[in-house]
Amino acid sequence: MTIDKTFDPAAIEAKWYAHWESTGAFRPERLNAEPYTIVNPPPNVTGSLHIGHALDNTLQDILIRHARMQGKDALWVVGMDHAGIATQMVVERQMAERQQKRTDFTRDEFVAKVWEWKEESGGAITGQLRRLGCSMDWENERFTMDEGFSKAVIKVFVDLYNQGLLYRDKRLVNWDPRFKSAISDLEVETREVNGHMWHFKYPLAAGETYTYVERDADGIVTLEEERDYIAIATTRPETMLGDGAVAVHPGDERYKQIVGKLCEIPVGPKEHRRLIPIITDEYPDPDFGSGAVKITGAHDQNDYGVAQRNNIPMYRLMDEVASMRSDGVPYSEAAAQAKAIAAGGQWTAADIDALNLVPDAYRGLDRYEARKRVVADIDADGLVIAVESKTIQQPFGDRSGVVIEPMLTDQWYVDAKTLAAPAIEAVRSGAINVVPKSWEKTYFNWMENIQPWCVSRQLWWGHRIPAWFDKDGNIFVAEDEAGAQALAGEGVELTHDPDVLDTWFSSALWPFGTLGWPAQTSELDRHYPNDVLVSGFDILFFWDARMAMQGIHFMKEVPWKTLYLHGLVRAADGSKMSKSKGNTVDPLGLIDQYGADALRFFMAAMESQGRDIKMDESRVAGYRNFATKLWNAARFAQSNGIGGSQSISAPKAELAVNRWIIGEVVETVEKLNKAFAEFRFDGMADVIYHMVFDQFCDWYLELIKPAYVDGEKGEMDEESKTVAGWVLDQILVMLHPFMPFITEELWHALSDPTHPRKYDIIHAKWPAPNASADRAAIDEVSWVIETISKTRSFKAELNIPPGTRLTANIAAPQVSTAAIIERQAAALSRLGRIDQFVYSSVDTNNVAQIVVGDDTIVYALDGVIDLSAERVRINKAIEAATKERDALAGRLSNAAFTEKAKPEAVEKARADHAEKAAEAERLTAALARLG
RNA sequence: GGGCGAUUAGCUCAGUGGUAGAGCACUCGCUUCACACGCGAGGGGUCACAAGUUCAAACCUUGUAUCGCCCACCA
Repeated sequence: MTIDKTFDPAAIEAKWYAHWESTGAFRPERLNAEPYTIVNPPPNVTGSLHIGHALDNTLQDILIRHARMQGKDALWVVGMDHAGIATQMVVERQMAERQQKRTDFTRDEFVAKVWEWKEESGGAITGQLRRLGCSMDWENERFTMDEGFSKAVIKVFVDLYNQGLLYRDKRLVNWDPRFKSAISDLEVETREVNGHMWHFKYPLAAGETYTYVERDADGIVTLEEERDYIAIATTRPETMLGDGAVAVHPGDERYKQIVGKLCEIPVGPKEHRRLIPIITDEYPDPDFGSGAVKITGAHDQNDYGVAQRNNIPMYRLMDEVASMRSDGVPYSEAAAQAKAIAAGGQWTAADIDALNLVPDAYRGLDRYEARKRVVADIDADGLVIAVESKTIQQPFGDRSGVVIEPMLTDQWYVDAKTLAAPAIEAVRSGAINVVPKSWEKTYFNWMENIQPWCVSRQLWWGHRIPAWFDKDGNIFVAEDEAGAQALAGEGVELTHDPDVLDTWFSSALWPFGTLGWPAQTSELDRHYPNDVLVSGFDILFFWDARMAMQGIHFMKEVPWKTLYLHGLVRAADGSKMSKSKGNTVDPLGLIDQYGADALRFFMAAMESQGRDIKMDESRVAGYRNFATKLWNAARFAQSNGIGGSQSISAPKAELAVNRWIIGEVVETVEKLNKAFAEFRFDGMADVIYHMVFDQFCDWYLELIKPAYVDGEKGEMDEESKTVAGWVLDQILVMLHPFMPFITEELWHALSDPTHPRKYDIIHAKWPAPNASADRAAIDEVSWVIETISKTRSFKAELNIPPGTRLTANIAAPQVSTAAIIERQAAALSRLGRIDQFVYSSVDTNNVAQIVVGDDTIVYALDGVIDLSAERVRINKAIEAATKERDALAGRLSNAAFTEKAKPEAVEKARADHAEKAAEAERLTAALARLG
């Protein structure tokens, strides 16, 4: 098959992908081979391929194709994530377009609609991953909500519950008022926003007063006055309605006199205002604000802790959309009940929760509207001390973008601390190898301070929590309702917990749930632990850490031996890509424009030690050019009768140029293997790029190019054809993990028609040349390259047309040089335009001279030469050589260096010095010869 | 407040102790029969700053500055 003149990626990509997939190439039967496993981070079923996926999946595909070529039983597990909140959002948004909402349907109807959506519109990304060339095992594609996987999820829940590692608790959770659901700590992002801090007076009960004294650091009194109030600062006045106490630091002298007394919350109808105690707690910082803090246990994380420690009631003020509550008895009655409780009555958390302490006038108001009203009312009473403008740290839902409200609710929690301990140990002991290692510290820091993980979500789309309640609130956890009924006893009426599980709870099981667990399948046996997990560091806590915890807990073994973390792909200006900013780059557009191979190579070349990657389209274009270069090299090979090689071992070779290029292949394989062992993707790309461009195309192909004799193209020698064919094959194989499409195309195009390829390159064997570098060949080719380069160089600098043919004179050549010249005459003539070498001096000083190794080559020029330019040129070279010579001499004359430096370093310095000195000498002689 | 990372050529980035590198961009030359998405030849950097360790520092130590990210309960 003749290779087309132009390289058109689109023309070959679809063809080869379809071929691989239809022939089962991604998962060859290799039951006796060493297993190699990667599980793909399941993309959201709603997702489409973004640039981050392109990076993540390219890296994995490089690893899996490499492993496959090493003959391993390479399995790349693929599937999709049901993505609870994200998917429910998408479907609800579509409903909204038709003036429908979720609650127009029953839960079952809604869930059925989501499934319908999933079947029709979900999973667009799988086609896009194929376009990128990813060689996943599509035959066994999984979904986090498919039957088998769901079974694993339920079992994990039940087991953790029975082991006491999962429990139901009423705590302050991050409540997302838009989704009307709890979310985990990780799903909250703190942003700095402009806000205010209000300073209010909380009047002391019954008009009491005290002497307020403030002192500076030296104890000098700076303020002394009678006060009938305690000053409180808050950024959230609307939560005052739920205050249970005012706290001061136990060592705060200013308030000692009034600790234990009562003060009044200055909001609401005056006749019903509540009194709250002034207590002490370590939490308040005497140096901040007034040093006194109002305690609203139900709406603030810090206050929650104080309230718990001091048994202060926590009054919930808001409803599920974070508006002020409007349920319950009228405020007057509620306030009376609260007063009774405060006076020492018996109360339970449920009693408190039922109590709505929002004054009637504020009921049903949005929290921010309520804030305005509260502030206005306090102001009207003259109790505002000051209003400060201030940037405050505010929690936002990472998906909803709305302000999170801490709320006291019943949720399910995983005892993450217990599960984290062995996961920490696994990294510490090296059972999990974190690459780059610098991420270990971040991992440890988070894991060591891990908090209980809230796993219940008040959504409809997801794994329904396998818990049932009787009417007294007793909990029965079992894999199904019958099991729960059995636990509860016959005839007990049960209600199924309406909540679903956090999406990450299920995806944490991905490394073993996809392999058939809880069944003990052979797949599970072979492919767990996985070999590598490739993930962006942005999901280190969300996903990676949780996989480590769940994997070790349920499988008694780490989920993967290596955790490779890569960075983010950023926009060209370094900013984060986001749809809202409109600065995203579509990987599919890049594939259309430059080809998947070019995009993949770009990703590999830019991936270095987990650093972020700045998008640079010109580099993608550069790697498209690289692919074109390879394409044309293959065309050249084909036109010279160079076909596919049938050999893994390097062919025998006599010619120096062939022995040299075989050595280059050997070296490239070694460097590539090292880079793979170290997960240095940029290193891999660099090595193969230079092998193809510099060694193979720029020199080797040029050196073996047949000469034209009388206008007729000469025939290439057989040895070079054989070697070139073998080298090109090794290049294609080594490049295949990075550029799968073009290499597969060329692999077949280059096959010898009489001996077609026995297999696709995707199954070719990774190079093992069984050869070594050849010193003599390297020296010979290096001499040729240097001579040609320097000859071209002086022509360019002296403005001599590059095509000018010259005779080279060497007065007294080294014996080895003469031999090289004799063998390489054709190459020197064609590439260096050197007609002949004459071993004598020239009788003119109208010359250009170059120094190559121990020889000075003199070119006599027919008056065309600008001697002053040649002097400048040689002087520059002398300067460079003497500078280096002198630097080395300086070092060598330093006794401290020769005595203390490593012997190899001294030896090398001596050798380099001798060489530079000789070169300087020769150049100086050359300059003198110009007269 | 704690932690991590970055600072090297115009741009994007490699380089962890022994004479500063790549790609792109730039300059000059080339219709050399694989390739102008090309070929050849060049220019361009006191490696953020300061001090220290060392025979020797872009690289190790300490500090400073600037930028970025993550974590954290100052109302």
